Amino acid sequence: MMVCRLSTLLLNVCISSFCKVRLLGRAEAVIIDGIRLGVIPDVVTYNTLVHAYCQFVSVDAAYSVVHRMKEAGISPDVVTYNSLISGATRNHLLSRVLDLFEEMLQEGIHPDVWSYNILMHCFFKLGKPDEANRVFQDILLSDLTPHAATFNIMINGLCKNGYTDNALMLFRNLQRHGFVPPLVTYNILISGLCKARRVGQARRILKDLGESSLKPNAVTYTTVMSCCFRSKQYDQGLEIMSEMKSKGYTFDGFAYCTVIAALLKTGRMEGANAFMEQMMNSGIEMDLVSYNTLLNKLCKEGKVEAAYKLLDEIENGGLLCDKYTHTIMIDGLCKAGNIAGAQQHLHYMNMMGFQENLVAFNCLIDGLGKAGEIDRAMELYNSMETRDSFTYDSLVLNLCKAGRVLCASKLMMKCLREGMILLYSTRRALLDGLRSSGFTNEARKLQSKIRLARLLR
DNA sequence: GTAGGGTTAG
Repeated sequence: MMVCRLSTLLLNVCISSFCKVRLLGRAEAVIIDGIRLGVIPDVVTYNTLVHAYCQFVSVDAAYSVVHRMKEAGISPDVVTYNSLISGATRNHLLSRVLDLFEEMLQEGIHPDVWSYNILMHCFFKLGKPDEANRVFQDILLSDLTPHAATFNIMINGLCKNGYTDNALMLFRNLQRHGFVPPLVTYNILISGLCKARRVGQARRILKDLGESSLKPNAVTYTTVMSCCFRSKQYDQGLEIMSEMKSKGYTFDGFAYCTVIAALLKTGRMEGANAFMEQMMNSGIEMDLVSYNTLLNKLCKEGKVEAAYKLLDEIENGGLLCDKYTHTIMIDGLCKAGNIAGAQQHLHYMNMMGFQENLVAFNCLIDGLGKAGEIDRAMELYNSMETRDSFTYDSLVLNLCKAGRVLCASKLMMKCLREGMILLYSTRRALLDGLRSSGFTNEARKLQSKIRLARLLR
């Protein structure tokens, strides 16, 4: 008996190792071989497999493992169902989550605090904060002991659903009741505040963190850096990067990609090259985001051929390109003056099943305008279902360059009515263009509309 | 078996 249990333990270690590196077929083969040798898989064996199928394949595939598990005479437990529910949550399958919950109850399996945590997370993910809150209250009123993750999911969900103040309040209340937040809680709150553009408060929490016994980690730093870059405070962001470096923090893929993207955006090519080299020499496994960043670097350097080559490598290497990959390519082709190539790529992207993408359209609008094809740019604009300030900025600026200042003025009026205010440089170019073409009245009218729009903001 | 950070356009 002892020998057999020990073997099952070994079997489970083996299954877990294969699952971690996504070799699910190998893991299944080991189970079959094990059975042949008299090693009996247990619930842990199957739960490991269920979790891996949820993570790497699909909930359906995981569910079929549950069938096989039952056939082998092993009953699923709460861990099995938590994995399935978590997988369904990750894939936004709300009705599936509720069905699985129901099925678990019918099987006589009692949900534990993790089941409820996942359910809360699911409701938040689907934009149902009230229902998530109800689950939270249920946990507090039940016999279950909330875990730190219960609070973290709650704080994170509140932030993501626009209830940043409630999240802060919960955090403070918990502290008052003796909850000592782990670093993750701080990171969640800092991230929520950053996303709500409340950088001052985020910094204050960072200060609190410094006064606690905890130390910020790479996640904390990347969150704050990324927030600075998003609000175009590049120097502040790079300062944080230097601090991170000087304090000896190891950069991971997230930190590298954040910094490289900012350097590329501000034309600091030398820095971008240096960081890219570091990242690629550091042994970090290149995932799709790091490949996209590398692709963007090649495009920004005008190396379109090399970009195409990399695209091939990515696709042949087993990674599935996403809308970022394609949009980066489309912009790169536009910037290189290859509008036909860009349009071809947009077509390819649609063929690959990607929905029409505003950023890609904006790249093409800008590319057409810069190539002097302003009429074609306008045609594309007219065919678009949604437009944003990037669309209008490109069009207005390129119409001005083509001397079509009245048309540009009409467009700017339109976006002012829609509550958008274009870049200062665009406004300047248009007002100057109107005046130098003798349309001083139009310029005056436009200027007062801009003032009004800024007041209303 | 849960929770936090990264990539695209003017």
